[in-house]
Amino acid sequence: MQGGVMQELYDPKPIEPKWQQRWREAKLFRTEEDPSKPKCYVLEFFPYPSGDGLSVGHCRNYIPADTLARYMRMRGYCVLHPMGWDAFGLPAENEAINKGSHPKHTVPRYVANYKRQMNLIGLSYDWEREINSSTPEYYKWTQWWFLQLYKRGLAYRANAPVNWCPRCRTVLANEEVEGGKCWRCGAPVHKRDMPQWFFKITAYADRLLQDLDELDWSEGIKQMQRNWIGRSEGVAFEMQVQGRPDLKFQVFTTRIDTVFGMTFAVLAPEHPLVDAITTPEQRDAVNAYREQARRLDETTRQSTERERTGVFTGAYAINPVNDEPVPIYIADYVLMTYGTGAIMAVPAHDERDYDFARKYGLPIKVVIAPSDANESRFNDEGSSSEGASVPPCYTGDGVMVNSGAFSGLSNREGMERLAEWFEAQGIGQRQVQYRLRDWLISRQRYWGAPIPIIHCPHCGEVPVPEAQLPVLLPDVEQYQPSGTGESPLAAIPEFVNTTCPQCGQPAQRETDTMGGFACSSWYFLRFCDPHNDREPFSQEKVRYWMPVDYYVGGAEHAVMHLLYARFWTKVGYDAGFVPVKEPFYRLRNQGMVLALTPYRPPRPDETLREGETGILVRRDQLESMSDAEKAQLTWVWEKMSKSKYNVVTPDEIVERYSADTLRLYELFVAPFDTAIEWKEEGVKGMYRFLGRVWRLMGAIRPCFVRDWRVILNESCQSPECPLDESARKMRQRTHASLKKLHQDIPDFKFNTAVATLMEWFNDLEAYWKRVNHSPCCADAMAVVSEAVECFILALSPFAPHIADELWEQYGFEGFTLQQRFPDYDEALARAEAFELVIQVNGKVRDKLIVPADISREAMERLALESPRVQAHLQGKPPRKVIVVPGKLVNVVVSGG
RNA sequence: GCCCAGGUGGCGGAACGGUAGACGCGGGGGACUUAAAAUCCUCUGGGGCAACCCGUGCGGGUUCGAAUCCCGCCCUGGGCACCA
Repeated sequence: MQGGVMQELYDPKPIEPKWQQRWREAKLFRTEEDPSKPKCYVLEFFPYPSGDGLSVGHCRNYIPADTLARYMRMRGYCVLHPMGWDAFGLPAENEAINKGSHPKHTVPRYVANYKRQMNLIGLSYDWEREINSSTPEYYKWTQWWFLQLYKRGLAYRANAPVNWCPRCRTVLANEEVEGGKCWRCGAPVHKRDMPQWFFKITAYADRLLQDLDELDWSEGIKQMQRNWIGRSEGVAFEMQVQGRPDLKFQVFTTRIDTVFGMTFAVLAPEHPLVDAITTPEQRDAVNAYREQARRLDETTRQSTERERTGVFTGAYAINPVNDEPVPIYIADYVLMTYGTGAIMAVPAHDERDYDFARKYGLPIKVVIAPSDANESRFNDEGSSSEGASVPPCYTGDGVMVNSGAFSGLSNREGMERLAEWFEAQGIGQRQVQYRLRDWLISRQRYWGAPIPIIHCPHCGEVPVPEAQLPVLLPDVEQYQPSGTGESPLAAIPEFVNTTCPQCGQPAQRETDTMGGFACSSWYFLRFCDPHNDREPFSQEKVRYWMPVDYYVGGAEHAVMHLLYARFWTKVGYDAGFVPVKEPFYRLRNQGMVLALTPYRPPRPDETLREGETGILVRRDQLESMSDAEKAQLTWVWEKMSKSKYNVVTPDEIVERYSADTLRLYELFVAPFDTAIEWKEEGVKGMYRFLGRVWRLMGAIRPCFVRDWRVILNESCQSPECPLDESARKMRQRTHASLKKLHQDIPDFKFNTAVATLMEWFNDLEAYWKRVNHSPCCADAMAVVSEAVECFILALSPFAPHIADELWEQYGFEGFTLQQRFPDYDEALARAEAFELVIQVNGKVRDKLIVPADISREAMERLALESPRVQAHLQGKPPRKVIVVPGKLVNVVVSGG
């Protein structure tokens, strides 16, 4: 660099807090509806505030969303980018219990810390719109939503077997049970019969499934929702119990084409008909089996590894297609909660029935023969199975055999014909079944929105009138779950005892609260109008802002929050108070951040459970270890979490480098949706880049010309003073880079966007070094100035602190966020020349720089003239020449 | 078992069916420095003096041309899992 100009070092320490304070003072991120501008709603999943604070893993979500929000604002959009707290529910309450402190104390403390960290990394939230789902101002309207659902018959109370977590001492929704275990604490979940509140999400199953097609979400998440909803088409038909004209039951099957192969029927152990049909000889065995099934916890019962078991009831049912009697069994592989709780068993064409039939020696009757295409597979399996007399299980398509009048049909056609037959006979009908079950919303826990219902001895269930909302959560010190199956609220007479809004007589309040997912099912609507105390949100405002344009978060909510929120939105749409059918038009899932986690071998007195790599080592334990002990450790990449002692906080990275460094690094390190392994080496590279930016901008500053636009316009138009080639090339790099940024940012390709900034910067630095030595040429300085001004603005969404600081040092007013993100000129972005690639038989043999507007003929001629090509042709004439304009020429030679 | 993503240098990753390895990390060499750090310059897929040859998990195919498209496998990550 030239002498005279002091080489200032990039020192972010004073810069970043200064700009964060100025942004705050100027209320820079405040958003107001502006009908004259297009809107853009950028939203991240609102977090539940945890005492652990944010890790660099959480930032993987917030930083890209913030970069996008800032970019859209600079593009002239009216941008809504809010943040709030999912503060009600199990996570917050369990954590408070563990810390021995009331959630009303812990939540505000954790919130303050989250907010501090978010501001520390320069996130552009409009804090005037901050919401907290545990405040009465918010949950009043969650309760209002409950009443809207109730009014429409979509909220009901029913006695049902529900998932009970013995550790959290509450019931859980199906979506909250992961592999038979509680999603929060991992304790095995038991079934328990209790009266509970449900939302009738099954009424929306079809629409929730169908409307997925319209959404710009990843195929994976959509598929997970489809699987969860689990639609299947089939036939439900009646089976008569032999010798008992008064007794019949319904079965559901998706394979009615196999009905002639039925050799037994199975009822779920809980099926109501079991008592009535069981014969006296079988009663003891049946009762014993039912007792055993009842006691099994979900995890064991659902394990596919477990051997199939069941018991004969002594009764027979009549197969309606051929009037043959088949024995009726009970078995726990048939679930009471799906379909009709009863099945026809066709061992020849269903693997579960097959296993069962083999175990209990039941007949296996083949009724589908594989068609020619599948025959070999059928034969292979047949010969490889142990007994030649036992047919294999074949579940594919084929031709119907041994099926009476239906024999000879393809099974697909047979399905249709048999469905018609059952319908014509009046003993069956086509039916659609869903795996999805109603959403269990009540929790026997303190930290949630009380369900706004009053139980009156005279009037029954009475909703709390809207005017009496909110039903306040009483402020008590004893909030721990009781374990009796009753909410802690039941122990508070002042809360429970009230008067019936209908008859005025003494009555009791419902003491269950709503699960946390109720709050998060509508918060994106509240952000549109967060402080409205007359209604949940004004129609005008939600019409302006909804739907969310970019919804950004982890994939872990694929079937919980994302399904519930879609359901509530549709209910609101049907009721006329939500203007959209779908809340989140675009969904983007960020990749996880993994960190190395140390495990040590177990000591003699310790044992490892199956699948464990070793004993987790805490940070303090790691520090006190000897080198020999350390050498024994196994390091595993795992998701960053406090419980693994592997968390890296944004605070430490900001302290050692800067917020802008952290932002750029997380954007650059990998594609947005790819999981990353956190390593600190790369962070240094980003810090180095910002240092180079700082120094170059400092060096150029004295030569910066503000009216570069005027100079460039004149130069480009007057033929006597055209820009030289390197200057034209520099301009082209500037405009092409801007073009690339405009493509990459809305497409969430932040890694290549940052790479573009770096390449552009490298070119600018090289150009500057070239022109800086010659006497200051006005044209060159104008080209440099254009690049500099555009670069600072383009850097702003990524690294806003340094961008604002440079902007000010260059003498500009205001904040970069208020400037327009530089547009590019299509003509200037086009290169004047390109490298023509010349291939022979698809292999590169030569490269030539040629003008961009070269003709196809000239390209071909140049290629054939190339000495390298001629060497490969060896005098033979080319068989064919492929010309790709702007790219390459491929000379095809025969015999090569 | 089923459904989704993915497999590219020492590493993270680039690449509308058209130059494989952009950008960065790490590493080698050099400059500056008493020295170190920082910074700057330079080289960096493998083989070969070179012309060239070989290289995107494996095996086939389509094409003038395949990391990219098609078929069949293998492996890794994530999700679901007795749903009749």
